[in-house]
Amino acid sequence: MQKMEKERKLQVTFSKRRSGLFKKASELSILCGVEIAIVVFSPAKKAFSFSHPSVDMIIDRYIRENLPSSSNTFLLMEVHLNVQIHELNRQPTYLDSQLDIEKNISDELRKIRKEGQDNHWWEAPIESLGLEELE
Amino acid sequence: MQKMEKERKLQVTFSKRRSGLFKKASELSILCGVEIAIVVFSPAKKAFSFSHPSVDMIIDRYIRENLPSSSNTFLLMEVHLNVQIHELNRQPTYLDSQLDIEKNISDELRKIRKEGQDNHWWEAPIESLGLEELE
DNA sequence: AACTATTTATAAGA
DNA sequence: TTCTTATAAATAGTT
Repeated sequence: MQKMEKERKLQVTFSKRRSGLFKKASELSILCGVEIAIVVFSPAKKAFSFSHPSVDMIIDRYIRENLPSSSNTFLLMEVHLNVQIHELNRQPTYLDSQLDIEKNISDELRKIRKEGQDNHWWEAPIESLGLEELE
Repeated sequence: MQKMEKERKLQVTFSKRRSGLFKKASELSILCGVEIAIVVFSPAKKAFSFSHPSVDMIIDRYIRENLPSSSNTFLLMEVHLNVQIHELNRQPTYLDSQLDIEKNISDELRKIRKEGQDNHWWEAPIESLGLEELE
């Protein structure tokens, strides 16, 4: 199997196979009740995505579960916080779940601040590059 | 189409369809020469992924191209920086590309700092929740 | 966008 | 988990 060379044919194939792929992903998600995200960039560089529930939620979960102890933890947890905050703003008026999310967020904030102090992460992205002289 | 109920059958179906889906994604990527990432959580909550080139690179590109002007820009750009830094560390010794990446990183840092000052983003995630009293 | 010959995926059973 | 196979679905080429 190789990359197709004829531009016109390639675009049609991409379009057909992308919809086939997204259909399969939808079936997998429904049939098995699982969360999934697909992001694909077309030959014309446009981003297409399929996801359940949302690409952001999947990215957030993926980041939390796959990179919890790296030196990037602070930044990744910040992204996680943002998703939760966004979720909070998106909620109608279900007070209980809002309180749950706020509870989670305050817990996360405490952890981030504690770990930031313990490990001096706050400056890490800059210092690790030796770029201090740039400012 | 509905969620399958029998646990055993569901696991088998998930496994078969996941591999089918990843195969289709691989074919799409090769045939059309495009970048793609799939992240899916199994019924047992385990994360599986397929991607070309890497999930992190796709997330980075997706974030950069889809959310450039949201209030989360600072945090997302930090993730972007992290991917570039990681890429820098991963490089063998191709000096030219290292210099390119460092150039990009310093440009990004300047933008982030400028925008952070202009828009007061640094405190936003905390203040927007009214959680100041927690510390 | 629609048709169809062919290839591929998959559910069920072993 | 892997293999088999009957059936269903995807898709390349064409109009």
